[in-house]
Amino acid sequence: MSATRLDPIDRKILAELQADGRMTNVELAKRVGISAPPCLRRVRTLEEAGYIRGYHAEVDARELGFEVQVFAMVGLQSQAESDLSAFEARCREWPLVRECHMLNGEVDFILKCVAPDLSSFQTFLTAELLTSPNVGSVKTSLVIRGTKDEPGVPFDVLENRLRQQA
Amino acid sequence: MSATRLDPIDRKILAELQADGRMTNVELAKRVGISAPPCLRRVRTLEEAGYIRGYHAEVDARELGFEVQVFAMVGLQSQAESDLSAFEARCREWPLVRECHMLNGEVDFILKCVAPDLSSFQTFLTAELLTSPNVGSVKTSLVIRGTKDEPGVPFDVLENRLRQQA
DNA sequence: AGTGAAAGTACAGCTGA
DNA sequence: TCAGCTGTACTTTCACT
Repeated sequence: MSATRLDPIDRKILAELQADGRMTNVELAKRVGISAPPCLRRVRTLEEAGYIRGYHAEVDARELGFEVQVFAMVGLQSQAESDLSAFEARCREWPLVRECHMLNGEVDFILKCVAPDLSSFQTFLTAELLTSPNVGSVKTSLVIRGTKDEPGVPFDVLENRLRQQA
Repeated sequence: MSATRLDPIDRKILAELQADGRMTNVELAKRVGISAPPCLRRVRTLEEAGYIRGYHAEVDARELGFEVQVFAMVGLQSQAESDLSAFEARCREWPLVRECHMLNGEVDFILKCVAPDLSSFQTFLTAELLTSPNVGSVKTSLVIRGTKDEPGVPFDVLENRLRQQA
C-alpha cells in the first residue's frame, strides 16, 4: 500500500483535515506536533500527490430542501464495455445522481440519488433513468432514515494495520 | 423547504464552500459579490443554523490503502424499533462501515463499507456482521469501479426549483 | 478602517543516508 | 558529503471588531 510512503505525521495531517478541513495551518501544525511552515509544505505535497482530492463543506441536504434520498440498483441489457461507459457517462450528467458505482453480482450499478421530494424523483426515474437506452431493470429503495454517514476513511484502522506490519 | 429562508447569496456561499471548503473568506466574498466582513458573518450564521455541518478534506481511499469498497444489504429478523436501533448502534461502532441507511422494501439496511483488502473485509463480514444478533440475511456487492462520487447536493437543481416557484 | 493573527517565503541549521 | 526536512525570521494577506 502506498500509505507506507507517508510518515506518521502525514497520516495525522490527513486524519485531522478529514475531520476538520477548515482548520488553520497553525492549529493543524500544533496538533501534529511540528511548526507551521513544514506543516504547510506537507499539506501542499499531499494535495499535489493526490492524497487530498479537495475540501468540501458538508451541507445539510434536508435543510436545503432535498428531503428524499434513494438507492437505485440498475441492471443493464448489455454489459459490453462501450455500453457500460455510455451508461456511466449519462450518470455523470444527471445532477440528482450523486454517486454511481459499478458492482459485481446480479446488479450492474448502484446509484445514490437525492431529490427535493418523491414526485421529482419519480419524474427523474420515469423520464430519465428508465427510458435510458440499455437499461434493463431498476429497483429503487427509499432511505427511511439515515443512521451513519461518515465521510472518508477510518484512519485508526490504517494505523492499527501499519502497527501490525512493523 | 427551509431553503427559502436563504437568499441567493447564502445559497451561492454554500455552493462555493461545498466545491472548495478551504477557500479564504476574501476569495469567497469576491465570488459571491459582497465584501469580506458580511460574507464572514453569513458563513458563521450558516454554520450555527446547521446548514453547514462541517468541513472535510476528501482523501483518496485507494492511495491510503483502502483498496476495497463494498455495499452490504442487510435484512434483520426482527424489525421492532429496539432491535433496529440496536443494529444501528453497532453500525456506528464499526469503523469499516462508513454509511448505514435504513431502507424501505425487502432489505432493511444498506451499508457502505471500505477495507484494506478483500480478506480483511471477509473477516469483518464473518466475525462481526454475520454473527451480530438479529441479522438475518446479508448480501454483499463489491465495487468493481467507481463511476461518480460527488459529495453534497446539486445546487443547480435547487436554483431551478426556486426559479419555477417564483 | 485598523489591529492582531495566520499564510506564505527565504534562509539557515540539523539529521540521517 | 549531500539530500531532505525542520525551525526562525520576515512580509503579505486575511480574519475579525
